[in-house]
Amino acid sequence: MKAQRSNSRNDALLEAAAERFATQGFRATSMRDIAKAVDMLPGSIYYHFPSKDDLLLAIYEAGVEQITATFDEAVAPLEDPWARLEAGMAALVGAVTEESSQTRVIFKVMPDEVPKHSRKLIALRDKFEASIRELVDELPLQPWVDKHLLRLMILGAGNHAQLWFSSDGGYAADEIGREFCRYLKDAVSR
Amino acid sequence: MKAQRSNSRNDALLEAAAERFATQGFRATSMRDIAKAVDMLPGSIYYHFPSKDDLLLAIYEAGVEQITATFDEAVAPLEDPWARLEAGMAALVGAVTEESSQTRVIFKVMPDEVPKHSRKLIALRDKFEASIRELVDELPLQPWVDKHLLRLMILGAGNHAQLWFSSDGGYAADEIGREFCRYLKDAVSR
DNA sequence: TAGTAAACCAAACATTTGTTTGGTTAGTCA
DNA sequence: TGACTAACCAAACAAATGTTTGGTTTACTA
Repeated sequence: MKAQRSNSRNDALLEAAAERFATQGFRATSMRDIAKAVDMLPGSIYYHFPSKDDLLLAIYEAGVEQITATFDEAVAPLEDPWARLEAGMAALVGAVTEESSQTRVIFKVMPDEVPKHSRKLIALRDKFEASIRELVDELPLQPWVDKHLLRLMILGAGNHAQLWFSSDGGYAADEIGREFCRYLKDAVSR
Repeated sequence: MKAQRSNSRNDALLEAAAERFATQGFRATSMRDIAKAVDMLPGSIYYHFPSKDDLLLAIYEAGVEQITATFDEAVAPLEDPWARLEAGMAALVGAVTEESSQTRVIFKVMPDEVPKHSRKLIALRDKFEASIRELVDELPLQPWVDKHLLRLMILGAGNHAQLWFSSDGGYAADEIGREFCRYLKDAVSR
């Protein structure tokens, strides 16, 4: 079918662009780099996407959708608040380090790098971060703990894994997220 | 004196470049931006620095020197391991968010953005991160705690503050670092 | 006062960048 | 078969980039 062929090339473009955005960054990746990766000429990309910025936006949207799906799938079946957070953090670190390159882009490319879509990109990030916020809000915490700050702490720790994680470093990605929670639980839990 | 006048312009250049590298990023800042900030023509910068990459390297070196100084000053007078880590983390978050723009550059611009000097930049970062490593190694921890992972966790949480910290957000920069330690202490401490 | 060197200007250069335009190919459908 | 369209090519364009080159100003010195 026509639509299928088209989508196959379209997805290949998204995948190739995401892979490079996630590793080299947005600005450091040129349209010529992406074109070469899918064996195309630079101008041909503009048949599929109106601009480089819109290409990133498409990747962001696909990435958020995917990460939200795996996140919900991991958290939904659990009841205990701390178990839910552990599962959520495991999914987060997984998305930051491994998984598809489309999810990694979200944590690598910051919204203000693309002024044209910065608001939309921020909205997409917020949509996901709200999921973690809910998990933290569910936790039974000591009265002196600031939920807001605690959320930012674990979120930062998870995001940072992107810079040092290596698949042969002794830990699997999801183990790291769980371990982070263990380092907090007995101190802040009520 | 000649040398003083020279240094004054030189420092102004470093400061203006650092301010922009720290806020907009390295690639997003052009030599023309920097030149305009110090009321100079783009080419004139090359009288003071041989290249844009070398400009960043100079900022990195100055930044590491400064952050190391304030870090040591805060930690040195303390004895208790946890108090030392709290003071160190307070200094870290301070350097990441406030303080001089030269220290912020270190946490904003990643070494791999400047291939020409990536090794040197990494070495400079490591030099500072080793300070935090020592503090974590001093801690009396539960046997099940991985010091390596704990260090990466608090380092990530601190670095991440760069993205959300605002001076009117209820917390001072150094309070954030201390609070992070509180959220860990009673769980991992022995 | 003539000379010297630091500090900068003015203008260009080469390259890379995202993007546009007009043409070409291959498959589809009536 | 012949029109039609999706998908791409080939080539260029305009703008921005880091950088270079040769000249000019300014201040100090011998």
